[in-house]
Amino acid sequence: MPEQYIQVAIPVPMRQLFTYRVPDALKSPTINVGERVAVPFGSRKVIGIVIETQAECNFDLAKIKSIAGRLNDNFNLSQSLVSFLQLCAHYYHHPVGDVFQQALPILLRKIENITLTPPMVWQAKALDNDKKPIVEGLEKKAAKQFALYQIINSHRGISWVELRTLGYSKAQLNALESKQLITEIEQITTEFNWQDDTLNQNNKLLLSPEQAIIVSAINHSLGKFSCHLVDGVTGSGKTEVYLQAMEAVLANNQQVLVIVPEIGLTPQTLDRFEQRFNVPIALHHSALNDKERLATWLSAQQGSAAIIIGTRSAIFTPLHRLGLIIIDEEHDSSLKQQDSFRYHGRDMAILRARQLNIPIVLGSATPSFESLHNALSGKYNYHQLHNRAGKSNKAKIALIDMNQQQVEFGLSGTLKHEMKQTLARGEQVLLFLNRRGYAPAINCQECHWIADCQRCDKPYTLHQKQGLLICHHCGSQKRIPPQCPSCGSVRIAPLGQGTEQLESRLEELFPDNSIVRIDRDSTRKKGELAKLLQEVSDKKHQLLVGTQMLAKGHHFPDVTLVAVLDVDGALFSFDFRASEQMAQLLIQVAGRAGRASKPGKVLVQSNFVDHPLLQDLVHNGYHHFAHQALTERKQALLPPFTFQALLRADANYPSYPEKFLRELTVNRIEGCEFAGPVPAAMEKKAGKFRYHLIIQAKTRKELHRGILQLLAQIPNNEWLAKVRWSLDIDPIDLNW
DNA sequence: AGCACGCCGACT
DNA sequence: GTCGGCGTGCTC
Repeated sequence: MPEQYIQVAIPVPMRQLFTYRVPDALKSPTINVGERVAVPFGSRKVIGIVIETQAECNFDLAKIKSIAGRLNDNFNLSQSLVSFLQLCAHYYHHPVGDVFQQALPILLRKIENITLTPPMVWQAKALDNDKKPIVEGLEKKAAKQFALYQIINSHRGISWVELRTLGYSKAQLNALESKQLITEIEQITTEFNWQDDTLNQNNKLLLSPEQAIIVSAINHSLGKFSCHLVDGVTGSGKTEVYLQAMEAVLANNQQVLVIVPEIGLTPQTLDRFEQRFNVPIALHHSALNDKERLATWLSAQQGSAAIIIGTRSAIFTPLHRLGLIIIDEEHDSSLKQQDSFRYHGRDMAILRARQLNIPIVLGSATPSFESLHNALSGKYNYHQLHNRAGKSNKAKIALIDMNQQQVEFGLSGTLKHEMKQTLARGEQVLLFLNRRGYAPAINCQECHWIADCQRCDKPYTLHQKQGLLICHHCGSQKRIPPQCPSCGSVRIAPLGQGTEQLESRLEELFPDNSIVRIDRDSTRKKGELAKLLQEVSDKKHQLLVGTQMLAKGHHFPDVTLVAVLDVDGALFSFDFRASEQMAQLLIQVAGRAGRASKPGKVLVQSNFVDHPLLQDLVHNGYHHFAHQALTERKQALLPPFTFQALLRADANYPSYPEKFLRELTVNRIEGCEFAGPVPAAMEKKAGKFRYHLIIQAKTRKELHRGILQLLAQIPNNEWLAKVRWSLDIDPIDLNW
C-alpha cells in the first residue's frame, strides 16, 4: 500500500502542524480533512484534527510517528469549517491547534467515547374534547403554564434548552405532562424544511419604508458576500428587520446564525424568534452544559436546526448551509475574547460570510467607530433607521456640574431633587456607578497610609458586607487591619464610594423606598440576575444601583430617571477608545430608560462639564460625536485609519519584559512602526511585571507581514525563557 | 500547554 | 541516602 501522511492540528500553543503516518490498518475508509484522530504526542496521547492529507512526507522520516486511532463518530469537521478555522488562526497569528481546540465543544476535545442520548423535544398532544376544559382552566388559574402550553402548541417540537432559556421550569413542564397535554418525543434530526406553517404571519409587523428598504437590500444580496450596517436607535425596529430578512433565507431552506452579546440572549429576545418561526432553534450560550453544547453543535451541523442563536463562540459552529449571519449590538465589547485566543466575533463573522459568499448584517444603536468608518467609506452598505417606532420620545441627556453643587454621598442636589420627584410619581430610578464594593480604598486618617495589594501595587477595595479587603485586579483577599500598620492609629476609614456603600446610603436617604443593587457581587449566584431583574420589572424596587452590567440588554420601561454618577474617568484616559465606550454607554443607557408614553431623563454628573467630548455628545448626539472622533483619529493616525497589534510580555522579575520587547525593536520592520516598549497601564499585576509593544501599520497587509517578521525573531530572543508573551491583533483594551 | 529530565536543598 | 522544588527544553 502507498504511504500516507497527514498534517494534524494539536492542542498546544505552537504555531505549526505536526506530520503523522497513517498505518495500513487505518487507511480504510479514506481518511478525510476534518477528521479527529488520536495521536501520540511526546509522552501522552492527544486528539488532533486532520488538516491535510498527503502522499509525501516533508519532515524527518525517522521522527515520524503513526496515528494511534481514528475516532469513528459523527463529529468530524467539514472541509469548510477547517478552512475557516485556519483563516482565523492566520488572521490572529494564533497557534492553529489552540484555535481548533477553542472552536470545538469540550466533549470533542477529549478522547473518551461520547454517548449522546437522542435529542428530545416537547410536543402538544391532540386536543380532544375532554382536554379543552383543562386548557381553558389553565388560562384562568395557571398563567405561566398556559403560556408554556401555547408556545409548545405553536411549534412542531421545542427543546428543554429553548424552554429553559425562555424562563420556564421543569416543574411547569411536568405539570402539563401529568395533565396529558404535552409529550416528549425524539427530535427529527433530518434537515429542516420550510413548510406552510413555518412562518407565523400573525406576529409580523408592518415595516416602515426605511425598514422595508433595508430588508429588500439584504434580500437582494443573498448568495453573495456583502456587509450591512443597520444603525438605529433602541426601539427603531432593528429586530423586525432581522426577522423579515431571515424569512427569505429560511424559505430557501438555508440556516441563519444570530450572534448576540453575552447578556443579550434574554427570554424576550428568544421569544421574538420563537413567536415568528416554527423551526428548530439551537442555542449556544454560557448556561448550557457540555452535552447540551454538543447537541447544539450537532443539530447545526446536521442541518436540523434552522436558526442558531449564540454568543461570540457560536461563530465556530459547523453550518453546512448557512445563508445569513446577523450580529446584534455589534459594538459590544463582549464580542471580543479578552484572553488566550483574542478573536473578535464580529470580525470573524465577516471573514466567514466572505468565505461562504453570504451577506452579514451588523446592528447597533451606537455602531463601533470601526464599523461606522467602514459604512461611511462605502465598504459596507449603510442603513440608518431614524424613527423610533410609535411616538418618538428619546431620553434627553443633561449634564450636572458637580463644582456648582452641594454633594452628599456622591449625589448632587439636583439629582436628589429629581430622584424625589420621580419616586413621588411612582416611577423608578436607576443609578450607575462603575465601581463595585463599598469603597475603592481604605486609609489611615492620621498618617494617610493606604492598604495596597502587594502583588499589584494598587489599593484594596473594601467589601464591608464580607468584612474583607479584595484586590479587584488579582482577586487576593485580606482581613481589614484593626490598626494602621504604619503608625498604629486605629482611625482607619474608607476612601471613596462604591455600589455597596451607595446602596446603604440610599437606604438612609430614602427609607420608604426599596433599593436593589445589581453588580457582579450581588449576582454571583446562578439565576440571581434574572431574579433581580424580574423583581425590578414587577416594581418591587424603586431604586436601582448598578455597574455598567445594567446598561446592556435590559430594558426598563418604568425607569424614567437614569443618572451616571461619575463619568470623568473616561474623559482623561490615555486609552483613545475610552471616550468611544463612554459615549456608547451613555446612549445605550438613554435608550434603556422610559417608553413612548413615559419618556426618560438621563443625568450625567461631572466635574468637567465643559469638556468638549461631553459637550459634543450631549448637544449633538452620538453620530456627530463619532464623526468628530473619527476625524481626530484620522489626524492622529489611529485605528480605524491604521491597524494595530499589541505584543504583551510579563515576567516574575522587573526588567525582563522590557528587555525582551526592546530586542525585538532593534531591527526596523518595513511598513510598520513601533510604539514602545512601554510599561502596561498596570505595570505590576498579580505579582507579574508587564510591558507591551504596539505595532502599527497603514494597511492590514503590512501589519500582517510585519508580525510574521517579528514572530520569526522570537525563538532567538535572548530573554525568551524569562518571559511569557502573547499577541493581540486589533486590540481593544490597551489596559490589559 | 504538558511532561520529562536534571540539578540542588531539607527531610523520613 | 531520597523527595520534590521549578528552571529548561521538546513535542511530528
